[in-house]
Formats: sequence, C-alpha cells, structure tokens
Amino acid sequence: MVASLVGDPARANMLTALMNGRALTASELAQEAGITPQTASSHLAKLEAGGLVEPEKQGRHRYYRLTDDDVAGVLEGLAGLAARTGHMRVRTGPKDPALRRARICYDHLAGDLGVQMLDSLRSRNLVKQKKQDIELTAEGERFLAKNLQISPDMLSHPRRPVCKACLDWSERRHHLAGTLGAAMMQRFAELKWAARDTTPGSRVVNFTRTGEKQFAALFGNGKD
Amino acid sequence: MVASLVGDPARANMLTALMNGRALTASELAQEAGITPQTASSHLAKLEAGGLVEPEKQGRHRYYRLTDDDVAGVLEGLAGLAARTGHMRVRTGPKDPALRRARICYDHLAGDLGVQMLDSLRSRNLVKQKKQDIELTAEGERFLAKNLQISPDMLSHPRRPVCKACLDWSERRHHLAGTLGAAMMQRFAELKWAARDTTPGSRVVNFTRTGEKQFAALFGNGKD
DNA sequence: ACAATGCTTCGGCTACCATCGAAGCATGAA
DNA sequence: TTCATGCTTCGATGGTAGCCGAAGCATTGT
Repeated sequence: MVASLVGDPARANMLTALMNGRALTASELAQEAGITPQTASSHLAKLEAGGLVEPEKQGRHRYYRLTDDDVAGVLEGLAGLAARTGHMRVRTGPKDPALRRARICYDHLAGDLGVQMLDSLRSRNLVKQKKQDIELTAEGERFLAKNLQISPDMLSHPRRPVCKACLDWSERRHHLAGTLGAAMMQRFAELKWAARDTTPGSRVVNFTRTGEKQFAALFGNGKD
Repeated sequence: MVASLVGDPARANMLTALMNGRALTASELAQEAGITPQTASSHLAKLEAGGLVEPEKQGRHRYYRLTDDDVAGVLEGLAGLAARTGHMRVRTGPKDPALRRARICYDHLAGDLGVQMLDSLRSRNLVKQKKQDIELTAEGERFLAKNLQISPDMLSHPRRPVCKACLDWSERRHHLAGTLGAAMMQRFAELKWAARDTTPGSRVVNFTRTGEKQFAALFGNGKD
C-alpha cells in the first residue's frame, strides 16, 4: 500500500523535503529525516519500489526526486487533509550567494540562471525533454541561429551528446549540458554577457549589466 | 499524520468500503476489514480524530461516512498511485430486489427511490441540507403546492420536524423523513402512484406504471 | 423491568518494522 | 595502487501499534 509508505514519519520527512521539485542525495535526506544513512537507504529503497521516488546517479552521489507531479499532487492532498486537523511543515533552502546564482559546471552554465534557461527552453518547445534525454527541436534550431548565431553543425561531436540534462547542485533541478550547453556558455562569454570569476579556483560566473538584460530577454521568467 | 491512518490495512479496507459515498455501521466495517468489533472501534475512533470519517448515530447503530469529497479525492489519488505499481480493490453491494427499490421507513419513502427523491430536491435547491438538518426553501414550497398539492400549514407539528435526513438502510445515504416525508408518501398513495405491499409485515412499496412515470418526471435522475 | 443488540473501554499479548552498528561495494581522488 | 567518501546489505534490538477476550454502557424491543 502506498499510504503506509507515506505514513512513516521518517519517510514523510523525506518526501516533504522533496516537495519543491528538487533532488536530494541519500545522505541529505537522511539528515532531513534525522536518521542514519543505513536507515535512510532502507526507506529510500521502499519508496523507490513503491514508485514514489526515482533515483539518479551522479558521481558517487545518488540523487532522489519525486517520480512525477502526480505523486506531488497526492502528497499535497494529504498535507491539505492534515492541515485541517492542525499540523504543518516548513522547508528551508541551502545558502551561498553568488555561487547559487550562476556558476560553471564543467563547461556550461549552472545555478539559478542555468536552471532558468533550461526551463525557458523547455516551456517554449525549443527542446523536448523526457527524463534525462533532451532533444533540440526545429524551432529550437531557428531560435539558436537567430539569437545566438549557433548552427547545428557547430554542435556535432563524435562522443558527446548535443543536449544532456545535468543535475544542478544548488537548485537540485536540471540544467542544460552537452555540446549545446557548452556552446551557449561560450557564446555568452564571447558576447561579453558573462565571464568566469577571476579569483582562482572559483566557479562563479559574473554577468555584466547588459548581459543580465540580454539573458533575461531571452530566457527570463519575469521574476527578476 | 493522515497517511499513517490510511496506511494500516484494516483502516484502508474500511475507507475503501466507504468510497462509494454510502455510510456503513461500525460492525459492518469491522466485517469488511476482517477484524473484531473492538478493534474496529479503535480504528474508527482514530479515523474520526483524523477527520477522515464522521459518525452519525441512528438508533443503536453508528453509521460512518467519509467526511467530504476532499477525503474521497485524496483516497482516489492514493489508489491511483497504487495502481501504477500493481494493486487494486473491488467493492460489491448488498442484495435484496424490491425492498431496495422502494419501501416504507416508518411512514415515509425509503430505498433507491427515496434517496433519489432527496437527491433531486437537493440538487434543484428545493431543500437546503447541512449535515442532518434539512430546510424547505421558498422554491420548494411552490414546487410542493404546484405538483403535489401540499401546503406548508399541513406540515407543522408540535414535536416532529418538517424535514429530517434519515439514513437509508440499503442505500446508506439520506432520504427524506419528517412530516414532509410522511406527507409526500401519503400523497403518493392517494394519487395511486404507489401502495404498500399487501403481504403482511412487508415493507415493500409497489409503484404503479403511471406512478413510476410521474415520480420519474418529478424526481428522475435520467437513469431509469 | 428484563433481555438483546450494537458499540466502546480496558488489559495483556504478539508481531511487525524502524533503527542502528558493523561490514561490504562502488566511485572518485591522490 | 591506496585512501576517502557515499551508499548499501546484514543482523540484532527494541518500541510501537494492531489485535482480541472480557467487561461495561447505551439503545431498543418485549
């Protein structure tokens, strides 16, 4: 039964921690629930078997997210029922100022702006995403050629895919990797929209004033 | 937590038994769940404390129903999630042919047609119902005068309410009792729409062909 | 008044499952 | 390679909650 999975306090804490759509590692979820990693591992295996969460391997970490919006919806419904008799929960977020805003992930843009960019591309059907796989659409190709002077032949590579969903460290949602992600980041630098921070070892990406505006015009969500 | 309530198998069986909107007695729910009445009583107390079910006393029975559609909705959502990984449930209904269709409850109409009648009155705002209390509206008074020649002064009684929700034995939903319920049943008899079965002790109410049509014209739901 | 039915409360038993320590794999870093 | 980190599996423990028998109220019927 699904409800018994949600019924356990430790598992419920994990699920509510995942409710914002981000993905969390197993150990982070353990800390959220206030239990040891072993116990968390057992719980996560059950949640996965019940189809409530899905894992995604990234290096030696294992990120978990809610399988889809249906799960989140049911969880919200349960929370709604619980609220009527008097219960609640809150959720915080991680810290770190500029690094969360924009940074380099290998060679492409990550952080808030990186996630925002992929969101924008997806919502306008410039790319199609199912699970981890992302494809560039015909409209997407036209958009790139017109606005960033990026042509499809610049993106082909014998081993690396054009598009790839990469799990964002701070946002815990996907941003765009692959040759396209790298090409776009490179183009941002060429256009003087953004540049990597000069302090050695830093992964922060600083946007210029005009770069900020141009980026928002192309990929803005109206929040900034 | 609400989910832990639904998580227990015994309670889950009870809740799914209530999913069709009907009300069941505590002992029937116990049988549904395959547990003894004592255990069921404990479970029902918890479900009530959690706001998932509401009791309604009727004689020495205690009927339980889901509190509202929100609860049913969340339960459906959970069932939907469970179905994706491979589970299901079924529900049957009680038996008994003519008695379930229409019968006398004290002095008013009960059974499928009785429930159907109250449903019709409610959906057309001829009566207003909140919980157990039912009130006749102004439109309702006009409707009764026009179609059944029943005037409000015929209904006043020193001790008995005009309208009352009575829990239907077979349908497990409310039908109309009170002086109005009695007056309507009496009118049906006077109009030769229906009559109590002649076999002694029987509570069956037999509708005539024309009575059936007239009744359906006034209170039909399009199903017959 | 008495009995019968329906439901609840109380007390003790049992079984399940969450929990953690210790050890075992896998991946990435030095 | 060797070490460190992240996660999983195994085994043992303990607390919690479901469960029922017996007894206690409440309501109805005779």
